[in-house]
This record gives sequence, C-alpha cells and structure tokens, in this order.
Amino acid sequence: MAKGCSNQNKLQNCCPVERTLDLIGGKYKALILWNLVGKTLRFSDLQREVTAATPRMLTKQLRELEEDGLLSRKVYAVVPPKVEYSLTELGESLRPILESMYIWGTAFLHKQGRTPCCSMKELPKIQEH
Amino acid sequence: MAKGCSNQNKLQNCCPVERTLDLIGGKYKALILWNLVGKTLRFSDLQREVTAATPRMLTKQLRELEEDGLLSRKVYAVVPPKVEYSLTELGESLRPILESMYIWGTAFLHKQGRTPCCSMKELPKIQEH
DNA sequence: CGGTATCCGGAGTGATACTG
DNA sequence: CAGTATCACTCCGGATACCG
Repeated sequence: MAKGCSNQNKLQNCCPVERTLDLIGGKYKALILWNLVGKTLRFSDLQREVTAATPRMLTKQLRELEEDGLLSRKVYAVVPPKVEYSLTELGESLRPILESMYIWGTAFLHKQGRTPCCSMKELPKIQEH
Repeated sequence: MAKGCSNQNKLQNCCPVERTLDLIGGKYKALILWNLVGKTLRFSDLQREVTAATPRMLTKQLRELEEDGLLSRKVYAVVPPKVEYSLTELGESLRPILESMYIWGTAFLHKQGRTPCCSMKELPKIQEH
C-alpha cells in the first residue's frame, strides 16, 4: 500500500481518501490550488502568494500538480518569458473540497482565538454547470 | 508562515486551507479519521485497518490527532489493557471534508481505471443535528 | 494488549548561486 | 521572468527489539 508514495509513479494509494490527499496534501499544494481557483496566475504571482516557498519548491509542486492533471502550464514564446498557470477541469473539480477545508479551517482558527490570514473575498462565485 | 510545521507547537499556518491540512494531512491520519467516523476502535483494530503503519507510527499519529482535539483516547484500567479511540465532536465535524475527498478520490481512481480498495459500505448514515 | 526505545538510511527541503 | 544546479542538513519513518 504505497510506502513513501509521494507522487512518483510508484505504487499509489488506492484508498480514495488517501489518494486525494496524495494529490493535494503536498507542501504548498493546497495553497497553490486555492490561489488558482477561478484564476490564472503567472509564476511570479504565485511566488507573491506562496511567500514561504522557494522558487525550487514552488516549481516542484507545480510540476507535480501538472503531472497529476490538476493544473496546466502555458508557456508563451516571448521575451521576457511568460508562463501562465491555471487549473484544469479536474483541478477545478477540487473546489468543493478546498472550500469545505477553508470553512472548517476558518472555524477552527477562530476557536483557537486566531485570525485567518487569507480571506475568501476574492474567490469567484461558485459556478453550477 | 510556519516553516517545517509538523504539528509541534511551533508557528502554525494561519491560512485555513493549510491549517486544515496540517491536522488531517499527516501520514495515515486521513485513514485513521476515516475509520473512526461514527465508530470506536481499539488500537489493534486500527492496526488491522491501517496495515501499512507500524505500531510506532500509528501511536504517533494517534497522539497528534489527540493533541489537536480530533479524537479522544480512553484507557481502561484492566488486564489485559484496553484502549479505545473515538472521534471528538470536532473530529466528527471533519466528516463532510472526508466524505467529499472520498467521493472525489473514488471518481479519480475510476478515471485512472483503478479500483478503490476501501468501500463506503460500513460508513453510518450522516446524522443531522 | 498496547504500546516504547533505539538505531539509522534516505527522502524532502532550505540556502545560495547561476542562466536562457 | 521563470526557472535550474549544487550542496548541506534535518528529521521522517521503517526495522527491530523490548516492556508493564
């Protein structure tokens, strides 16, 4: 059952809950996904949002998310370089999970007497389809 | 913003999404929580469910979940020893998150042509309150 | 039954410097 | 702008043995 499975093409978890966590549980991954919900951002934008991540780590997490089909990376052949990241349909389908985590986490932080550092204000309306 | 935060009382994430993941994202934690939803299990029961975890790791994850207030550990002063683990109210409140991860993960595994290894059949009905 | 104690290899990640 | 390369180090977590 997937020892040390960390998104390599090793043996992967087949428990749905664990499998989901494999995809979104990596360092900075949830934060990256959360920032990309309904938006397209460039690498430097993401660096600004995920301040704790070094370029190296940010790149690594983005590549893994791309491999797993959760986001797409669009490279423009211009100078200076321009790369845009956005969620795929599969990535957008994580939205309910991310939102319920956001809601739960907000309540939890308040119970601890702490203040959430990122708000939901810029999150677009949920689109039914 | 919480470098290397792994449930020690260091500096913790204040982003709700990341904070939630801090609590449930640890190794085997989601699986443990998932198995305890609506149920009470003994240590040996959990070992049977979370087969990949060594006693050492299982203990560690259980202790962290307890510290975070997600589950309670009840020790009976009998011989042989008897310890029961169950979710607290806070732990049970994670249910919607775990369920949406289960649903998403199941669909994802099917898209990959794989078969989920744990079913939902034994999960009790959702109790509104 | 329900854990602890100890050892230790290696994956994960930060820091720093460099590049097309 | 959007990364890559290299080094160094922490500490996660497996294996194994033991205990009240």
